[in-house]
Amino acid sequence: MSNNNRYPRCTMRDPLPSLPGYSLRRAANAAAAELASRLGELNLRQVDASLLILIGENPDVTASALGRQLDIQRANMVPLLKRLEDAGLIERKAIDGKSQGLTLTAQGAEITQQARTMIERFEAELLARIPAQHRDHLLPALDALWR
Amino acid sequence: MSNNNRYPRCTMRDPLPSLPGYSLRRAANAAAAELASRLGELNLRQVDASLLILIGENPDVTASALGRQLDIQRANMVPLLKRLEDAGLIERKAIDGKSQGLTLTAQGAEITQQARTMIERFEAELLARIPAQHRDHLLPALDALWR
DNA sequence: TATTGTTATACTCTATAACTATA
DNA sequence: TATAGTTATAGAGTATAACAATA
Repeated sequence: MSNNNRYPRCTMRDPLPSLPGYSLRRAANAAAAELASRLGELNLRQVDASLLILIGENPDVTASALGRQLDIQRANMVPLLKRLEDAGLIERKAIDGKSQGLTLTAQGAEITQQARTMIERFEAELLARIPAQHRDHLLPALDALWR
Repeated sequence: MSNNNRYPRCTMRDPLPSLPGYSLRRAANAAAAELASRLGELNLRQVDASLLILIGENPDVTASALGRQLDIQRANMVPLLKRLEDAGLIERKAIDGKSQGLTLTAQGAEITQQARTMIERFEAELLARIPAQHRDHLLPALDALWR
């Protein structure tokens, strides 16, 4: 730790952190970086974990439906699902001539459970960092911004 | 961003929105997309606006100091500042043999003021979407997650 | 006609390594 | 030795257009 002293490394006039939108982005980036690091231990990225959880909750879901739910374009789902399939975590089976149902393999279900446990611990640690009087307000406030 | 109505609504079991970290990312993405769209009217991206505001507040700041403040790597500052310089919004002048001080041009100061006005309005609208009882808790909660 | 899965492609953002010159 | 600015490059992530097959 080269910067453990009492003084900031540099001081600058910076009005940005007073902006909720800016702090929203910085907080989201910080949380994403930390979660990405942890999920990396399972060789998963955040998007992989999201997909596995949704497939686990919705057996025989289609790639298009997943994309709609996560705001990921159809074309970009292809390499994402191929990666999960190549890793032996998901399987595809034809629903009809043009749609494929996605399901977790046994190994995929195992990894998904590990990811869910990891994410739940991470979320609990995130909340624990928030002063108690503000904690319960975060999720309702965030929901108002995107749902 | 959150609901692309080119697609029909569908229902799916989705435990993700109950996770603060997930909602944090979705809310940040939604806000970023909207602000990006507005700043686009000034031919600015969010990072451009951040840089202009910091340069305006800190005349003769260096590229390295800006990068530290915004968590942008030195190497990635080069094309960002070149773009602002090419647009006539900032100027460089040598501080010593190896450092350059950055300042806003007259045009840059004008654009920066327009961006600040736009951002302030955007931030106010963001807060207005949050139910009143949660509103004042958002910024303190976010700050605890990254500062 | 609309949707699904897919290919190809391009553009942005970011990360890393290395080089030069200067403090 | 550490820092500032720069170059080159590789990897993600994301966006659009287009196509064949099917509903």
